[in-house]
Amino acid sequence: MVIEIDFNSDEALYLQLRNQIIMGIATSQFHEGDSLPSVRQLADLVGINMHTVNKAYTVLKQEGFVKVDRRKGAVIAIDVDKLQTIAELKKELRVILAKGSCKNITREEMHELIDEIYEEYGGLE
Amino acid sequence: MVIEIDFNSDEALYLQLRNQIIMGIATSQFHEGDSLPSVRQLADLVGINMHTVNKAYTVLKQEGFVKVDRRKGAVIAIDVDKLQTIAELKKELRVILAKGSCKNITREEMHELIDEIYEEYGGLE
DNA sequence: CATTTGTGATAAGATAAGTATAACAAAAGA
DNA sequence: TCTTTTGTTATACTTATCTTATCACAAATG
Repeated sequence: MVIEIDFNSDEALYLQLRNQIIMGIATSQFHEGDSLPSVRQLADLVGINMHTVNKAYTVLKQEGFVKVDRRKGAVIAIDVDKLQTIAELKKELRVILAKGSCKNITREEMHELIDEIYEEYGGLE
Repeated sequence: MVIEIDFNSDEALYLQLRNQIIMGIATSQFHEGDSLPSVRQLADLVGINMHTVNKAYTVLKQEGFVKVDRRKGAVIAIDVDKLQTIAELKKELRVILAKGSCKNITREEMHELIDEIYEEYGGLE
């Protein structure tokens, strides 16, 4: 999977990594059990420091997307807690929907947006 | 409208303000033409510095939610650019939907979440 | 045995966030 | 006219976060 860093972005590097890896899992570019590159490899690959990659992995571990195995490094391992996930999503969506509502985005259009993105993600459910 | 700051949150104070005001507009607690409190008033009210409030207002202005009138202060004035808004929402939603997809949240459940939040917002379209 | 792994400690620089204080011109009210 | 309040700008300081750098260690690999 191609991971790219935008050094001009105002988003923190470790968050860019985290988001791209989460999207990589959602788009089936990473599968349960796959190993991510070692912190040193990925750091060299994208041209950033080892500890920044490690921070991204640590966040992913804490959020239940990977488990770190001494032998295999960071391994994709989804820890599903739907109730907690829904609570978190709801909080984030509230702000986004408010923003859309102010800008005259209707509920219908928001549903269409959701479907479009799910299409991008290969129509998975 | 009640604006409250969580000093224990890891979210920046000016972003908490911004988000609450946007949600306040979406829930019709603020209407087009309404004046927000002056930077000094709101700063005193919630117990933070004047410049932090000013930063929130500046962001809201740049994002097209308010216009700053020399006489009336920060006035709710929505600048609607649907195409740009949709593009922005899509980018933010991509990460959120990916997160949900990894955690087994289906497209249907995501639609339900959207509807629930729109219900919270008083069923507006 | 040498290499690579994740992890930890520590230090340093850079950037952002938040506060504090001061000042100014414009507008409003008395 | 005088005072107050307004948004705005400037400067300075502290604090926190982000990022890099270097070193080190035990565990696993080949």
